[in-house]
Amino acid sequence: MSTGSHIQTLSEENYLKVIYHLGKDSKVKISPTAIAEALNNNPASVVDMLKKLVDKRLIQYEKSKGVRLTEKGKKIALLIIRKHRLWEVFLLEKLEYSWDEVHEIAEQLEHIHHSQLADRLDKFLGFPQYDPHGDPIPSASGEMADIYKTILSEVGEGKTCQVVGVKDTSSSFLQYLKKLEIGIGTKITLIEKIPFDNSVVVSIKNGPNTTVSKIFSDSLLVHE
Amino acid sequence: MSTGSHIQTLSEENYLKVIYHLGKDSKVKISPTAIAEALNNNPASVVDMLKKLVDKRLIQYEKSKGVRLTEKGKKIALLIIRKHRLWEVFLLEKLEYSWDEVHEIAEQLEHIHHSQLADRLDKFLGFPQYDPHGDPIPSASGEMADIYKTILSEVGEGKTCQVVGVKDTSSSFLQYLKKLEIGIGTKITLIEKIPFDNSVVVSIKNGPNTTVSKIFSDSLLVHE
DNA sequence: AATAATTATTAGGTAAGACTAATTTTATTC
DNA sequence: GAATAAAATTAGTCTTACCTAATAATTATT
Repeated sequence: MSTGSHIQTLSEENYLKVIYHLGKDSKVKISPTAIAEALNNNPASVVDMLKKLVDKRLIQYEKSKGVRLTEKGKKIALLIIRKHRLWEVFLLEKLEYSWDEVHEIAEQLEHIHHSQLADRLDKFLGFPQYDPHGDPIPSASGEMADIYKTILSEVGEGKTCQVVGVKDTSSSFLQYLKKLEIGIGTKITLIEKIPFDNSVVVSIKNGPNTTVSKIFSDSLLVHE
Repeated sequence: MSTGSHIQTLSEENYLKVIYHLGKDSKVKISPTAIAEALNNNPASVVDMLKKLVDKRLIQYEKSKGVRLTEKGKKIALLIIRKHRLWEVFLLEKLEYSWDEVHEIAEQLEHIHHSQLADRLDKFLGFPQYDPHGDPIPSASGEMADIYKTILSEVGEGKTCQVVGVKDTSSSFLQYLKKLEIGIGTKITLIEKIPFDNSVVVSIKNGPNTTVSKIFSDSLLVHE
């Protein structure tokens, strides 16, 4: 009665992943049309695939309730997301790809199958908690930390937060970050907010005070 | 007029890879049947695919001469092989997979596409020259070192060689290697061959002399 | 060279996963 | 509650990459 050892096709995995994400975002019901939009394909194609996924006991589907993952389906979806985010960390930290490049490659890497792959990668990377976009990495058992991420500009005065990602991936922003020596995990203390133009005074890694613009502090994802 | 940027399907890549390998092994002509055997599929399927590869200018095919890769096809084949072997090194050295597990996973990883991926991985791994099976890793420009690999038992007395792989991947053999502290790159000097049972006396990493059996020295791939 | 054996090729089919167009169901709005 | 709009579904195609069975072309053997 194994639940995880049956290999899914690439396409099936993408459906499960999208269904998982749609289920997270909102409590609204997940419709074929919504899935089609997320996958950038056709509702008719989705209906076909939903039948297959129902047959495989990966989802439940009632027209009235919409689509829901079964436990089995959820487990697979979380493993794919886990692999995706771990690979993103790998690409960023080990291969020195930039924040905006990692997603596309991880979309491919997430489908690599091998029993201990995610766990070994996790260990090799030092058990990271968040990916470069600030999203939590599901644990081996499928638990996922809550996302408390917010933007730097919303952190309270005197509070210290940790960088988990960026909202802007333009190279000018990324280069500015490099210059300020800000990366994933960097601790930033918000010293003061300037009412005039909403600039914020911060201390990076407990270093000297620096002032950054509103635009800057809106683009940096942190969690407290 | 880019030659490398057109993405091949997974199946096309596997054909190119197999054709490359068949071309290396021997100077005999590469036939549909030979390809079918290597891919474990049907000659009729191969003929279909050969037509497509000819259309794409990845191979040349004349019944009399057999199949040959074009420059474009060869370039792609070598990139796949490069990625395969680099990923094998990664899996072995970084994720601590064993020698017999890496191939299967690398079969999947070799098809991950991204411009600088191979080069970044190469750099991250410290520009390895050989994969865990002792096969040379093609360079970024597609050059590949010759394979001079042989078995330890064939090294001359007094000569020093370097471990590049194993012929036997049984766990008992791998564990024995671990015990002897032999891994990829380990230097071994062959001190003496014992005619009686073909045992060989070796010095591992210039350490004290150790005697290993004929079976052992037949299973260890080295290059001088 | 004729026959036998092997290989290559063609013809026709299948499954996965997408598509379009047509139809049916469900939701909205008057 | 009809009329209309939107969403879901069905029916029928397409492409990729495989398959089997039949035929054609080569190569070997006597």
